[in-house]
Amino acid sequence: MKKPKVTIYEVAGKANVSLATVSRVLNYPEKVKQSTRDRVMDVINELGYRPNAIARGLASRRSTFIGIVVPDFSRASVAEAVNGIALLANSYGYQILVFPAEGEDRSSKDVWADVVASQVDGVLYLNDLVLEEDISYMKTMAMPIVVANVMVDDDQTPIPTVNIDYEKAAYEITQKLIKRGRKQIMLAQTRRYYSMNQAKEMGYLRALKEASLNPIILRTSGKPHVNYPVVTDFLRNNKVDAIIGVRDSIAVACLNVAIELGHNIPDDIEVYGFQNTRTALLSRPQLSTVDVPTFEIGKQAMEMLTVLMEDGTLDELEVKVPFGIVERGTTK
Amino acid sequence: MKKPKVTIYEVAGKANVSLATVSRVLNYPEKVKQSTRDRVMDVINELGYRPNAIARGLASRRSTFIGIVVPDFSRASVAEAVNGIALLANSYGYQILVFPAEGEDRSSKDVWADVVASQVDGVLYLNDLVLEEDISYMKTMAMPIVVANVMVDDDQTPIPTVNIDYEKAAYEITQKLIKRGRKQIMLAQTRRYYSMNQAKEMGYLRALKEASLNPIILRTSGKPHVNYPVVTDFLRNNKVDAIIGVRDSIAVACLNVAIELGHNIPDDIEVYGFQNTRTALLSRPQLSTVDVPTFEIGKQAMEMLTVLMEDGTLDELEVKVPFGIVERGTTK
DNA sequence: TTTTTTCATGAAAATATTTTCATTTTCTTT
DNA sequence: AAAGAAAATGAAAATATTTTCATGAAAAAA
Repeated sequence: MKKPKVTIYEVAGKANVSLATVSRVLNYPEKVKQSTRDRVMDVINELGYRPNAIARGLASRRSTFIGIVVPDFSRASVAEAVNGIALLANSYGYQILVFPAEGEDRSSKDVWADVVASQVDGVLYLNDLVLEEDISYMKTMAMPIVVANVMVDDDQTPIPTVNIDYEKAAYEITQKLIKRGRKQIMLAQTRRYYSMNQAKEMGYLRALKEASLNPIILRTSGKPHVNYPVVTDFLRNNKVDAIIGVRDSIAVACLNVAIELGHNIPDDIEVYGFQNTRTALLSRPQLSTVDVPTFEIGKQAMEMLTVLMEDGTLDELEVKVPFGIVERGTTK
Repeated sequence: MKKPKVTIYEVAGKANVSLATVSRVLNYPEKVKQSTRDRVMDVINELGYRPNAIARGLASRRSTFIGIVVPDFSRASVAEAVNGIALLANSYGYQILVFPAEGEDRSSKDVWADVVASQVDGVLYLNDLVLEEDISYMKTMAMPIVVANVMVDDDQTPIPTVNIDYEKAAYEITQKLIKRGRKQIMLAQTRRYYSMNQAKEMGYLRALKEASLNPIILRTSGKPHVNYPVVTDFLRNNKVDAIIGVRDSIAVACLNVAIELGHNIPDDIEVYGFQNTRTALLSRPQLSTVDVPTFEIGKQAMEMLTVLMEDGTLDELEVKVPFGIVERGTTK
């Protein structure tokens, strides 16, 4: 049952080489003669030796850990991105350490202090809610950081980011609606300040302004049970012929309410969401939405972090991944 | 910009004590005199010293890392559990290391080898698909392991688990349907073998048998786009007056198809799902479902792991968290 | 006061690797 | 065959802590 851990000493002993050679076989195989390399590898396999990641981290001053700062795994955008990150991290030989973003009893300061103490080689920041405080910490850290799926406004000290152009996406769907003759286009926005949702609002406003239409913005929570009554009330008192939800879940909530109120979708009201989650496929009719390749964003972010950790520098500081617009049953 | 890392040496130097004392202040504060303790703490705060987690791990042979073996973060059940785990892990001073479960190019063997190498103090296994291979690895590991939200059939060598009684939950909702006069109760089951879904099927069958009714089981994929045609076809050719989906998403897919085919919900057909995810709240009508407290399960699992790591033993090897049944618009 | 016990602290070892530097071996070139 | 260069290897240092063991100081008991 109890497996005594096999160390590099035993491998070295059994293979009749020094510690250094075993280490080299694992880290710089080209530096050791074929025959010794084979001999050592045989012993490694025979003994099932795996270098102790912690000792390795200490000695090399590279932990091969990367940290991900995450607010909430149940967010679809976060979950998929983490999948992408995990996939790549693994193939590059990095392990992922999770840092729950600040919350009730944890300040930004605590989070970043933990990050520093853990000796990670780099950090991926996935918090959709960008805090000024976090940004200023990131700037002072002597550590590679990539921000994924978040907009960082500040232009003075650019931080590497990867996301889609939310402003443009919102602009495009709004424009589509306008071209199809929609005049009362409502934006169902979150009450809390999320940088991406702000960007969506900018795009929406830009398109409306170009067409000289008035904005109709409803600020509400993301939670369905508080959403329904608010939306019902709003839709009763406002004439609307199109709805854009800043998230699929919000769009679907609006869709449901609209149908309950007797509106015909998509004839009376067209609806667009954002993200293309499973939610969009399970609504009736199925939701048209902006397809955000979250998995891809995660992969890209990890890719960037890798080069940052290895080379220390990056050509392109702000990567925009292409988005799609998928038309389903809620648009014409 | 570049912050030179402050080490225990500097703290010791500045506070005029030995390394050992600094270490003690942090780890066994009661063992050092109040006055020195204060002096050292002052220096620690002043310098912003944080012990290097890696060196600490090496020296103490306790990494304060725990590993979570996870197949896919975008599963609602997994994501919520991870939230629960993160919350507790943090307050107990453990850091979470992520191990993507085996997939395309990674065998179980690789995964567990990584786990061993990383020197984690314990492991949480969240893979809904239980592999025989994984179970046998878990049994040979000299490491605390807790399995969350998964049923492990094997009774010989019990592995600590926490979940809900899926068999009972399925039994109860089936029985409810029967009591309301439903005779043709269909189970929408996954094609792939998941131990929890198997348990649900057992409960469903038990209730039917007691009432001398015949089972109607549809095996399909979890993916909406392959689901819809299959379910449509099935519902056209089979008379059904109730549907139980082993997941909310499957239940909602069935619900949508049934309505498209002109059935009245819940009069003609009642529908139950499993999990109580956001999906259940966003269907129209809202889905009745078994409420699985996934967050709670994650917390419990972490709790168990903690005592296992600290004491090495556990009173209760199999913890069952209570579930709920929430009745919404798809049942009478 | 002296002796014993407890408390507080420091010196040094231990943790499992990688890395540097020096040495030995092998290969090329003449 | 000798000299020089290149390749392969080992010894020892370095990494930042914790932990063990010994010692001195303070407190308690005699």
